[in-house]
Amino acid sequence: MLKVDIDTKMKFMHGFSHKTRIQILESIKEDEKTVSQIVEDLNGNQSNISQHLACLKGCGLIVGRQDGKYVYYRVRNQLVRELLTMFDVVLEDVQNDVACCENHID
Amino acid sequence: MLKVDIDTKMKFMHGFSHKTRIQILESIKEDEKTVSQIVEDLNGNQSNISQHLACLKGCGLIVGRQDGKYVYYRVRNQLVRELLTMFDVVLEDVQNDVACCENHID
DNA sequence: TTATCATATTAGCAATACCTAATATGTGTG
DNA sequence: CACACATATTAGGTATTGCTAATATGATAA
Repeated sequence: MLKVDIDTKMKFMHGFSHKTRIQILESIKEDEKTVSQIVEDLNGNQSNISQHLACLKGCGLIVGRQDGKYVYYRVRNQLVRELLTMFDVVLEDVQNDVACCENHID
Repeated sequence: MLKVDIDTKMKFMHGFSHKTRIQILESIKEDEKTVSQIVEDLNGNQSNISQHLACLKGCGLIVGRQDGKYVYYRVRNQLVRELLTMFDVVLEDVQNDVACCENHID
């Protein structure tokens, strides 16, 4: 099938389009973490991280659960996790590709 | 290994972060096309598409080759193609996930 | 060479996205 | 209840990105 409308897709992709958001995703790729753990992890500021978390949640990339006064976030599922891994695989390949097979002058 | 620096990664990811760029990638996913074919395909304007193509090239996602007075662009390689497919797979899954497993009120 | 067509580049404006600081909400604890 | 702590939201200024229109480059063909 693979029928997805382009705007939904863009919303989804938007999640990956900022350094801080990528770092958050990597930070919680394996285990869930509280907001404050993530803030500490990235040396970020609370408001800023919270906004990016809201963004990621809106994009469907992560989910949160409240536990007492903490909120734990994790990547939504295994497929998203695999996608994150795939970025690195493809990027590495692209880097090599460029390095090995092209003479460029600049 | 999978050692990629975060800024290079962001540059790479940036390629996917705009509707027009995604549409270009989908348009040339299977076969290479000239700039004017892409412009027509997307009903875009020449300058705008050309700028997005430059961006995608800079990100390492596409490559171009000149043939006479035409320039043909194509997706860099099979891995990038697979990544594009994977977006759709994951997004479909996320959509179902959200639709089936969450009751939300708004 | 001149004209024409395909593509790239530039400049300036318009729209988006981001960040910080302040404030609000919500949850547990004394 | 009052307080402290974790997180979310809002407002605003600032920076980044994207668009359009104009112009430049580069290639072919007459």
